[in-house]
Amino acid sequence: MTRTRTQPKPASPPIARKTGKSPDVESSPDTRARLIDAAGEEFAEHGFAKATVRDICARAGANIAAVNYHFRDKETLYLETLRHAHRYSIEHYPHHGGLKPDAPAKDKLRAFVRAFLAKMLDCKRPKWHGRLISREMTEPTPALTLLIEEGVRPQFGALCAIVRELAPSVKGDEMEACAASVIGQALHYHHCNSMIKRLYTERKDGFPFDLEFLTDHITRFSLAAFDGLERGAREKNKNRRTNNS
Amino acid sequence: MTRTRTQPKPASPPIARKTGKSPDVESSPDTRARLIDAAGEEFAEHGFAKATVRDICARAGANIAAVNYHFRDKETLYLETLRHAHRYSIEHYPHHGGLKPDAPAKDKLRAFVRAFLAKMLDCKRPKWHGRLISREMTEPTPALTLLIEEGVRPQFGALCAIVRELAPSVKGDEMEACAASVIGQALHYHHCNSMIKRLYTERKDGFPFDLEFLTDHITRFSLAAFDGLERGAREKNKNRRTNNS
DNA sequence: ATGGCCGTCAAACATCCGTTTGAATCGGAC
DNA sequence: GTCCGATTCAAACGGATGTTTGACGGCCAT
Repeated sequence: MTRTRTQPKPASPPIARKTGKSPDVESSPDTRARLIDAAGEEFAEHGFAKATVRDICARAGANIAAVNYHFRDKETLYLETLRHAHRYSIEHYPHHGGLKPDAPAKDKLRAFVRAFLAKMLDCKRPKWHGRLISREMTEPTPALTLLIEEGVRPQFGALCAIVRELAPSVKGDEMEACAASVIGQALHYHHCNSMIKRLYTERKDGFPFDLEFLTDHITRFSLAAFDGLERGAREKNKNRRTNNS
Repeated sequence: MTRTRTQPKPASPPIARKTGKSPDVESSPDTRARLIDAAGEEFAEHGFAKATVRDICARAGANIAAVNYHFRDKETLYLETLRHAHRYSIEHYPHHGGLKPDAPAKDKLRAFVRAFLAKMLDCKRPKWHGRLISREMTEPTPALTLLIEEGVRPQFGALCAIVRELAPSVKGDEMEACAASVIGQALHYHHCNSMIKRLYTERKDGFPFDLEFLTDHITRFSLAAFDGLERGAREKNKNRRTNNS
């Protein structure tokens, strides 16, 4: 039980930060960054439980002990990787999609849907970000709180604002359910990706759903729904007025 | 390497069936059934990888070796458990919901949505069925094929038929995307259950989304969308005709 | 040059988990 | 009663995995 490392307590392992030299950069940017990258791919592909530290280190070209040196343990590495993916996500895919706040609500909805789908489906540089985040939704770990408060809640709020513009007569729980309907449509292609692909394996023309097609469909479907809901509310109002008078 | 069991080959382990006495009933109905039940809860709660044979046996009140005796191994137990849940599911929640084939399409849609939600959310007897099946969608195992061919594909086909009735002008990939939109809305509350609940923790009145509310909302939202899509198609047709003539 | 860190490495450790084993137990057939 | 197959059991095996260890080498300030 003799400890030779710098830390006196097992509760505060190395983690190697702030060497005193580079003030703003974390130590060993090389290995540490490569580990996060490799961990992201492994975690996204196999999930937290089945991803092994050995594979992660092998992919990163690092020693097995690297994970426990740079991060405390596998779980901390996971949390840090998730944080990284999440930061990247909210930086590169703003929900307004570059639109001004006074843009037409329809355009804002389309931009939101596109950004949401892109975040999940688009296989840009770090293609594991989406899978990692959605995995956290399906089987939450303690890291879920971070995602919700910083990512989900603001985005959901923004979508609710758009919904209020498009269907002002819908209020309360119904309004939030409408927002959930939009998100649900988009997430479906992410969660059930493997199943949907399997459903279409026999088709000669392959998988027909790309980012453009899906953005188009979901926007049109949702706009049609909002339109119909508003129309229904107007008619109900009319009926009530004629009945009352 | 001496084998004392009944089977000469490791490829065909005991599995204890057809004792010769009870022709239609599998042997050891007690332990075997209890194992499937316990396995269902464990697999649903922790997933295939993290669920342990030891915990399953403990929950079933059986010996550790019971799994390898009654089923070949952990994976076969999983497959058998999934099969059980799946059979129960298609038996107890027919997608037509008891409606006749000539019922109005709107009613059929509502029945479909209700059955779909109930299958996933309703906490009837075996509350782990839904979680198990949806887990298979998110991270498929080789057992996925069974679910798709026997469960998903027929249901999806039935929904497509309803969509064709409600929005006859929508065809091809668009039509299937519409069906996916309906399913996506329903599945959302299942996949993101933990996240949605967390989003609502601060609310004084608790989680507002029960089976009735969700059935109502999703049906209304989707019907409004189909209505709007049809209306849009009619207008486009009208425009084309006036432009052409 | 030297000493003290920091990062890396191979090897081992400790634990957990799926599976196997061989004996013990039970129940019915003869 | 005896035998035989089915079932259960405690114990152990073998492998994988997260983690720790102690040494080695490079780098910089002294």
